[in-house]
Amino acid sequence: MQIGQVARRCGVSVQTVRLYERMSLIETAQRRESGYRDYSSTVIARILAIKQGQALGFSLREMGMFLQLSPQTTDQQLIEQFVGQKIKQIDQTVQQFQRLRLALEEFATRSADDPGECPVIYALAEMACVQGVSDA
Amino acid sequence: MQIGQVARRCGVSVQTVRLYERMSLIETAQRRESGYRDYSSTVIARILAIKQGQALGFSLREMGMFLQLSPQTTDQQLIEQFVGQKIKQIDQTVQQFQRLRLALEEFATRSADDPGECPVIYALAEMACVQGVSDA
DNA sequence: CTTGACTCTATAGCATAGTATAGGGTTTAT
DNA sequence: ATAAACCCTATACTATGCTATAGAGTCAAG
Repeated sequence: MQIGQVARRCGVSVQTVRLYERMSLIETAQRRESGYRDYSSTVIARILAIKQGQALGFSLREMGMFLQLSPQTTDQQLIEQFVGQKIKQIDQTVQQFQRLRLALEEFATRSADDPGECPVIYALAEMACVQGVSDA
Repeated sequence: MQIGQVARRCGVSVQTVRLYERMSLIETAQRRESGYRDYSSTVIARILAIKQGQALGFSLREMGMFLQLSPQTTDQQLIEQFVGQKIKQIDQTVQQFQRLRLALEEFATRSADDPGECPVIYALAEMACVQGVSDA
């Protein structure tokens, strides 16, 4: 596949694909004699995965680490550790989103005369405190 | 409160506090005769809320919109619309995290001889497809 | 055999969210 | 009255993740 096809199929620009290749997030494409890149179709899922990971808040660097993991090449213990850590993070994040959700609902259902504290700010600030910022 | 105190209490730098003020994310501080900023203590929760919101993937711009909302100053319908939209987003994001979580567990528990596709990449790529990228 | 759509490299620029520095004034404690 | 610790503005720099442009070569269709 040419780079343009890859890009279109993934909904990204060709520059982005080249960038990802330079950053070793995707395979180094084969080259034709002309110098044109020639990608295998597996690159599609990888790029989609990267974009989705980004949408969930992972950086490209993190996605790179994610995608490097493979049961074929990586020590099982290391994988379990990494995955365990990520799962813990995910659970925490999900909890935080759910608390935010609650606060938003509370906010929406309250009347304009209610003079109380904004539950959204309060909920978010509280989360931050729980995370350990508090008052150093 | 002086800016340094605010910064320490929030775990951010004084520059960050000044930046947030310039960006109207927090109140414009009162000034002493010396020119020193003098913040009210409510700014703390606001900054913590901003940092937490960022940790959940909201940009400063988004947090600004969030924090501008107030039942005192905003049309109830508009609030319900905004909040409803945010809640929908949250639910979607939470679902995506949970799918990723599943894929990670699957990945961790499988053996090095298993030659199958990586469920993590697969799960993430699939999410991206569901979101509508597919093959434009 | 040329036109249009593609590709290549290299470089520069953009937005976001800061951090660092220069060059100065203020406050507090000794 | 001077040092330490704080504050001020303004400017410049950083990292991340793109996007744009220049200047060139490649390829397929008519």
